[in-house]
Amino acid sequence: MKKENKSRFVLLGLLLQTPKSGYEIGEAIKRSTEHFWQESDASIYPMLKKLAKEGKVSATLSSVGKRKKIIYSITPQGRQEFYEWLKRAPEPDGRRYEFLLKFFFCTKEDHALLRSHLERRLREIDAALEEYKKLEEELKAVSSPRQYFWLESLRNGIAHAEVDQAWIEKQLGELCQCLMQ
Amino acid sequence: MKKENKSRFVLLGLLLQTPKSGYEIGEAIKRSTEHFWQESDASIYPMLKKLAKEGKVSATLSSVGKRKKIIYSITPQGRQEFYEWLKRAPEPDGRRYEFLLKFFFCTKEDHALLRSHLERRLREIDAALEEYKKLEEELKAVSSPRQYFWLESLRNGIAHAEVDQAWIEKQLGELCQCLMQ
DNA sequence: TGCTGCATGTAAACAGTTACATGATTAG
DNA sequence: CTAATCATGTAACTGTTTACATGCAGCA
Repeated sequence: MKKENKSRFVLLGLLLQTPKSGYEIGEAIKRSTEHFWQESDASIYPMLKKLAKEGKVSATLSSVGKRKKIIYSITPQGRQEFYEWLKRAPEPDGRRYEFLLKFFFCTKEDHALLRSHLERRLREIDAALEEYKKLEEELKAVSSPRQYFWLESLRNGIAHAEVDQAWIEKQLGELCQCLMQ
Repeated sequence: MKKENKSRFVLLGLLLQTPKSGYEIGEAIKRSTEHFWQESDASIYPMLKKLAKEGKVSATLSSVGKRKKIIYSITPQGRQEFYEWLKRAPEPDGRRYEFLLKFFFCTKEDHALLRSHLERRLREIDAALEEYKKLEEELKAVSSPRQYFWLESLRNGIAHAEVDQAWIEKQLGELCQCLMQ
C-alpha cells in the first residue's frame, strides 16, 4: 500500500469548526498539535491549494484594509474524507529521537560530553513544559465540545516530557556517582 | 543549514565495536534502537555503499560455505566523523503521532470509534512492552562497557510506553463514565 | 527608517518508503 | 518440496524541508 500524505487531515481537521487562512492554520498548529504533529509553511499552502482543487475545501478572498487573506472552508466532501480517515485505525508511527541515539552510543568515557547533552536537553524540556503548562491553563478556560480532547492530548505531551525529565535527572545523578568513584 | 542525513551515524555507530554485514546491521537495529530509531533495508544498503565510497567504512567479502556476505568495518575516518557527530548538540526532533492526532479531533459523539482506537492501541502497547521487557532481561546478561547505555535507552522507551498505557487506560475509564451518565 | 509580524507562495534538493527483483540456505 | 530466513540490492515515487521571494501594516 502506498504511503498517504497525512498533512491534509490536520488541515481538514482544523477547518472543521471555523474557516481559516493558511497562516491561521499554521498558528493553530503551533498552539495545539505542535508537540505531536508539525507542519511547515511549505506544506500548508500547497496542500490547501491541492485540497481546493479537489473540492475538499473552498477558498474565499477576504481583505481587511489592503491586507488580503485567503480563507478556506471545509466542504461536505472534505468532511467526508476527514471522517473516513478518522475511522481508520491509526498506523503506529516510528519516532527518530537523535538525543537517545547519541546516548545509546556513549560510553562512560564520554561523560563530559554526556553531561552537556543531558543538561542542554533538560533545559529544553523544562522550557517546553513551562509552555505546555501555560497552554494548559489557557485551554482550561476554553469552552468547546472538543476542549476535553485538546486538554488530554496536551496532557499526553506533558506526561511524555515529564518522563524524559525524570529520566535525564536520573542519568545526571548516575553521572555524579561515577565522578565520585 | 541543510538537513543532514542521519542514517549514516546509526550505521557507523553500530560498526564501532564489531564489523557487520548490512543484514546484521538491520537485525541489530531491530533488537536495539528500533523504539527510538528505525532504518529500512532500502536505506541501509545504499548508505553502506556510500560510506564505503567516502572511505568511512571498508568492505570485505566473506563467504561461509556458499553464502556470501559483505562485511563492513569502520575506518579511522569513519570514527572521526562519528565522534564529531556525537559531540554536536542533538537537534530536537519532532514526532508525528497519528494516534494522538485522531484523538485530538474527536468529540464525545465519536465514543464508539474512540473506544476501538484506544483499545487497539492499548493492545499494541502491551505487546511492545512485553517485547521490551524480554529485551531488558537479555540485556542485563550482556557484558559490555556500553551495556548501561543500552539498558537505559531501552528503559526510556519502556517509560514512554508506560505513560501511553496509563494515559489510554485513563481515557477508557473516562469513556465508561460517559456511558453511564 | 528599519524592525517585527502578518501573509502567501515557489524551486530545488534531499529524505525516506514501497514495491520489486534475485537467489542461496536451512528446517520442517 | 516448500516455507522461512538469510542476503543484497534498484527504481520509482512521495514526502518534507530549506532557502528564497514578495509585499503590506504597524510601531518606535
